[in-house]
Amino acid sequence: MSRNNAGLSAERIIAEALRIIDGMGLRSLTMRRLGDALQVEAMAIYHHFPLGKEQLFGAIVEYISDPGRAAGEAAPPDGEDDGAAEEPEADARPWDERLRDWAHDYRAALLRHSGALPLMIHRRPDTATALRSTELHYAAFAEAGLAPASVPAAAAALDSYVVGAVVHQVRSEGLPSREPAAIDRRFPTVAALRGTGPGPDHAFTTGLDALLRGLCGGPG
Amino acid sequence: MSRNNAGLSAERIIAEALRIIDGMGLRSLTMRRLGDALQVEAMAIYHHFPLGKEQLFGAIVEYISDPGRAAGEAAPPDGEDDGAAEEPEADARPWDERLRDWAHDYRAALLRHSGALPLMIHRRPDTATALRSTELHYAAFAEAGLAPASVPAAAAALDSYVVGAVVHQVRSEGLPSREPAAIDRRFPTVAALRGTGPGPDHAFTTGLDALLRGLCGGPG
DNA sequence: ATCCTAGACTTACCGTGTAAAGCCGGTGGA
DNA sequence: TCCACCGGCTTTACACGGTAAGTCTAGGAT
Repeated sequence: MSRNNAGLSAERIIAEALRIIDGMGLRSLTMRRLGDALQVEAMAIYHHFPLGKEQLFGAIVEYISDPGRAAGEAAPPDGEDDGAAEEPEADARPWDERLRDWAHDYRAALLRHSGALPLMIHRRPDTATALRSTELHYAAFAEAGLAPASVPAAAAALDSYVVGAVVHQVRSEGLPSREPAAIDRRFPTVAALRGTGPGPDHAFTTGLDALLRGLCGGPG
Repeated sequence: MSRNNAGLSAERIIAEALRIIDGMGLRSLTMRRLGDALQVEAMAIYHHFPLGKEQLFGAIVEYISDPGRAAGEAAPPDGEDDGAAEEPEADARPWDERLRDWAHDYRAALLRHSGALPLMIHRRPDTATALRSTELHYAAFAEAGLAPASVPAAAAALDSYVVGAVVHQVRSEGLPSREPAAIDRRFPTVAALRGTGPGPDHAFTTGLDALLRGLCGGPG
């Protein structure tokens, strides 16, 4: 087992890549560094991702976007899978609760791996994982009473808001630029309200409520 | 003028870099290629951006985020600046019109240079340009009658939605992945509504209206 | 004429992605 | 028992990327 068969797998590679991205940033994710972390030569990774780094990036995006993974990520790997309990069986909770839960879970997953955000931008979400989310959105908005023609735009708005909120938060928490502009009398309203708002979590919920209210009409 | 003094300037470098990004993608923006496009050796760029590529990236982000630039970009450079007519002089249009115009302009700028989106994610928007936008938002939402404590979250939600909508559109228009999932009976609602929604422009406006309605109460 | 300096050019180095070929242990048939 | 084969990792090699360091040239100041 020393030379060949070092126990590599796509799962392990992706997990280790994410650890590097989260800890040192996307730029630091190098095939050689990843190989080192996996106790393997860099080229060994190409046996599991023959199309190279781009393919690995795609797998990372899909891994992050998988809501089932987010739940199992924190918990210790108990061992066996759940076997036959795979079918979604038509969630009975009210539509808005389903959407809110999805939004919070997705936001949490993106925030946990915010270093990988640039990877998502130019990849089309056409995997089964992504389509499951869209299906969930469409069904919920239809159930909310929206006209069929309005459903896709509503789902797009919801997804836009969640991703955008994460980007907004990550941007605001980034390193300050070399020459930040002073908040002086040029920006009176900003100066007056500076730091008075709620934290990002509460702000997210507020905006989400507003968007859902605006999309589905009525006060809630 | 043949060897030195090739007429290089930060402006010219940024514009050429954006042309490369828009045309060939961010990955293709290399110092050597940029130098070739500017008819200059790559290292000459370091005289205008001594801190290297990261600094150039920051300048590109600021360039894109500048709303004044977006207007002047399409029009030919007439020559002289407007001189004393610099003060914003308290736009008299209604608050929602100002916000809507800003949103459409910002969206257009981001879409035009969508290849540079990954650069924005981890850069704090603390330049004068960014603060001007925030000031505009805060003032408008205050004018709309929001309680001061609600204004920052509303502004954050608006910015989130616009950026997120651009990301959503760019993602959906990206190259399909190698193994796209089929839209079969697993996704009945998606299959039924597939392609029935409005185009991205109209969907954006719809979502924006909904968000503003939800944020500021009332039907409009 | 001489020197200074800003800006551009040249060289060189190391880090990166990855193609291509090698190596090694296990496996299944003869 | 032997041997061909193959999956999985290693080795070697190359071209390209960012950029540090040094050099050159033109134009202005002395």
